[in-house]
Formats: sequence, C-alpha cells, structure tokens
Amino acid sequence: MSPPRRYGNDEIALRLERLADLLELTGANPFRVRAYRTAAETIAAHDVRVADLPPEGLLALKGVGKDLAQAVRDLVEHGEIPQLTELEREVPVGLLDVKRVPGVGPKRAAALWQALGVTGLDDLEREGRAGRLAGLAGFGEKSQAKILAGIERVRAHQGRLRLVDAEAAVVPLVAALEEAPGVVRLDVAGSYRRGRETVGDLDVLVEANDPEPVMAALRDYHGVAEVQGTGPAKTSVVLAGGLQVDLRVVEREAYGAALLYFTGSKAHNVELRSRAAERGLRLSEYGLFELGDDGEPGRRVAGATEGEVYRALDLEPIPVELREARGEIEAAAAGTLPRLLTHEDLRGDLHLHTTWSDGLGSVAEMVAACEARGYAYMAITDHSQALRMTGGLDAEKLARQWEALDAFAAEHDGITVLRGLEVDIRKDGTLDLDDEWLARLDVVIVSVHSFFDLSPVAQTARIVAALGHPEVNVLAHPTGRVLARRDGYELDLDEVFAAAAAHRVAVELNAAPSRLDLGDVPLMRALAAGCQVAVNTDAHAVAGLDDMRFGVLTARRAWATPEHVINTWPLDRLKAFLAKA
DNA sequence: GCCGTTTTCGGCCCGACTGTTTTCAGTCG
Repeated sequence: MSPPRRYGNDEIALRLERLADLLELTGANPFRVRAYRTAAETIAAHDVRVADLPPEGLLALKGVGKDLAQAVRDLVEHGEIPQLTELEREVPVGLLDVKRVPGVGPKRAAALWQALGVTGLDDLEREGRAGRLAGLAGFGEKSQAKILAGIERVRAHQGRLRLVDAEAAVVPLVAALEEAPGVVRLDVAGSYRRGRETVGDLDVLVEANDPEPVMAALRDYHGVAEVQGTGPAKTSVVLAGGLQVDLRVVEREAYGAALLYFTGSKAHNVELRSRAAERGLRLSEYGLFELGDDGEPGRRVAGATEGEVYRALDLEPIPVELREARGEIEAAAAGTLPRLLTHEDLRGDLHLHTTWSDGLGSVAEMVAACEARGYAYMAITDHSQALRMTGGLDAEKLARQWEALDAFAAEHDGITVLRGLEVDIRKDGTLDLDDEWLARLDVVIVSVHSFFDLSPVAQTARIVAALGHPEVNVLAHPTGRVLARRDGYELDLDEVFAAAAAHRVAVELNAAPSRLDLGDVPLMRALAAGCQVAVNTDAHAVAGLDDMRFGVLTARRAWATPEHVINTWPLDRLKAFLAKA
C-alpha cells in the first residue's frame, strides 16, 4: 500500500482533462466532455486546495456537480477515479498523441483506431507510408500527406515555446511585417499577448490599406520554413524553429473585436459571448451585433476597439494578462479590477549574483546597471558555501565581500546596495550559514538546490523549517521547476505559503525566463494565503536584469498589485519588513 | 455532466476552412 498522497489542484485537473480526452475518443456526448474540461479548468485555477474542501465546498465550484465532486473525492481518498481507470483499459493512450497531429481530432483518431488498429504515432506513420489512410472513408490523398507531415511536427516540436523564445521570434518578424506597404496597425495577439509563460503559436493581426503586400511580406520572410496556406484574409506559415504564425488582415471597424477574439483566452471569450447573449447581442471576431427579429446579426454596436466592446457589455476594459476566466469579468462588471503591478512600480531587484560566486558581472557592473534602470535599491545575493561549484561564500569570504561593498558604497551614493546572500536550505531544513552571520545580513534569501527527490512530506517539512528561522526574508524559486526541462520538486505549496505568511517571509516570483517560479496560478494562491511577493531577476549578468519584464507579466497574470510586491515599497518600509520590525 | 429570474428539461459560444463530398462532417482557433 502506498501512503496516502495529498493531491494538488494541478494533478486533479490533469486527470480530469485526461478523462475528457479519453471520453472524447469513445464518441461520448461533446457537452459531457466539455463538462469535464470546464471542471478541470476551474480546479486548476482555484486558489485553495480543492482536495481539502468538504463536499459542499466542492459542489460550490463552478462546473462541479454531483459526479465531478465524486470523481475528485475518489481520487483524493482512494488514489484513482474508477471511470478513468476503466477508460485507460478501454482506449489505447497512444491515441492521445494521434489526436495531437494537425488535422486529426477525436473522431478521426477513433476512426483510425477502429478501422486500422492505429494505437499510436508509430502505427499511424506505418499505415500512412503504406498508403492505407487514403482509402478510409472521409480520408483522401491530401489528408494522408498532411497527417504524415504532421507526425513529424508532433515529434519534433513537442510542447510549447518559452515566452522568451517566442519573443526572440516575434521581434524581427514584427519589424519585417511593419515595413510592408499599407500596414496601418499590427498586433501579436494570442497567449503571447497575454504573457503566458509558454506560447504555442503566434496570431498576428493587421489593419492594412491593401492586404496583399503584408501577406507577401510574411510568405517571403527569411525565417519561414513552410507556407501552409495563403488567401486574401489569412496566411499561415511555419518558421524554421517550428513556430506556427497565422497572419490575419482585419478591417478597421472590426479590429478591436478581432484583437479581443484572437487574444483570448478561449475561456474568457466564451464568458464574454455568454454575457453578450444575455443582453440579446452576439459577439464574434467581426464585432458586437444586435440581433434582428430573425435572430440573425443586425446592427454592429461595437468592434473598432477592445475597450468599446467591453464597455458595450457593461464592463471595464480588462487588462490582457487577466483574460483567463479567473473572475476578471465579474470584477470588471463590479468595477473592482485590481490596479496591477507595472514595471515602473519596481524600486529595486533583490536577487542577483556577481563574480563573487557564479555571476558574470562584477559588483561595480551590476550596481551601475541597476542604477541605470532607475532603481533606488538592490541586493547583492551571491550563493552560500554549499554550492561549491558556484564559488559560494562562507563567512570569511562574505566578510571580504562586505568590505568591498563598503568601499564601493563610499564612492557611489546613487543607489542603496543591501547586503544579501542566497543561502542554501540543507536537506534537514537548516541553513548554510551561522545564525550570527545571518543576523548581520540585510536580506536573507533561502532556496533549495539539492535533494530534489525527497518525499513531498519531507520536502515540505524541510522548507517550512527554513521559513521558521527568524532571519529569513525571501523564499526563492519556490518550486524549483525549469520550464520545458524539469518539473518542480514535489511539495505541499499551500503549507509552504501558510508558513511564509505566518513568518513574514516573502515568496519570490523569479523572473528568469527559464524559471518563472512561482508561476501565475501558484502565485495567486500565495497571495490569497496572505503572502508578500518579491519579483526578482536572479540575474547572473547585466543582461539578466532585463528579465524583470517577464516577472512583471507573470505577476500581473496573478492579479498582483504594487502593494503585494515588497520591492515596490519605499526603502524604509522594505527595511522594516526585512527586519521583521 | 452541468445548470436554472426563459429552472428540473433542454439547452450548452461562434464562425471558417478543408477535404471530402454532392450537401457536409470534422477540425481548428
């Protein structure tokens, strides 16, 4: 018997999504499938642990009724959802990969399975190469060729691009497209615009006097590997890196509606359309329309700008980062949208490295760079001694660094440089520096860099113990995940947040684009638990200081206000927090 | 499977494209 586990919201949501996917392959009622997906989304975005809710609390969740509540309880109490177990026996799970091939949905995946016994990508490729797909009802030569090409893309391009990688593709692409004659306006919409931590593809929207030149500019763009389709309204290409780009030319009167539509999220759009329907209106990418007596769209009441559409639906305009159907529409209706963090609110960066440990920039370079960014304060936080490979600092080396900092400060008064250290949390929860020295630091950051595979209970206890140390100020990269490479260590984040709030330790939003840790959803939970947050770059070089923009985006997605973020505070207030005064 | 000031049944967001058909299902965003 394995010990009882504590299921996080993400884990529960993942299983419900899988249930929906498998159900779909059996040809189940689409609305029933959607019900599972809706419940999964609700649970993933919920700010308290669903596993701890009493039955009536579960039922109060939007989209969770009797059966879904039972499924959650089954999972939490017995470690499995009988219906899911049953489906996994019945349906080959490899079909889920088959369904990911462009042009193959649940119906066709099921047809391939029934007719040809296809149970995964390898089967699909074999059947395609043998020419047996083209003979199937509803399939032809073109479908077969498209599927064969799609298999490669699924294999080659598993997963999504990190936001920073997408940005690297976007900047030169936008520059090239904007040069096309006749372009009036251009926006990159989609999850990129919403600032999601990873991006699946790019939706580019253009208003142009003449659509053809900008379409041509995309087709001829040097980074294009394949033109998938091109017409008067839309052109689709795949860039060399595998990123798909859809370019749409939109007329001026509908630009706002189209921008809204293609920015998403899908769930946000669904809620907006429902709201439109409640008012006898219809919302589409072409605008917000009154309905005529025949039920068909009539007069356009809004569409030129996003703000116009929101206001016509009696909503405050909603910032792009919030458009995830996490309560933003209710808040916009009530006039209670938060005043979100902006880059200009930040007065300093409290986590960065120098050549004293594994940084590439000297103290002088990092300080000058922070000053140039307009910061009022900063903290130098090199590694502690446990990380030998980084040249981590022991007490003796720390003393020498302070001498250097003091000498430096005597000649530079433009910015306050705080004495910090990123102190390793040892396996047993003790800290990698003596109390006497910890007490002399202005900022004590603690973090985990070893023993990632402790049991969730031990990992949680280890971190909670560290947070209880009276000198600790910030918990850095709380989950330890590295985007597109490894998941975070297993732990009970809600317990960690509760401890952090109780001990007045801020949780970090590490803005390094490979981490973004905490991510938006767990950060929302931390804020709900009463935690303060520090948005830091963890820069190991001057250029890394500019990663702050990813941190700001992620913080905004978590509904963070300047008040939540300790490095927006004036120095006096920050010092009081650090001193736990 | 969920939900309700059109409430316990009958809806559930909308539109376009593609490839396959000969009037449309499936997929996609």
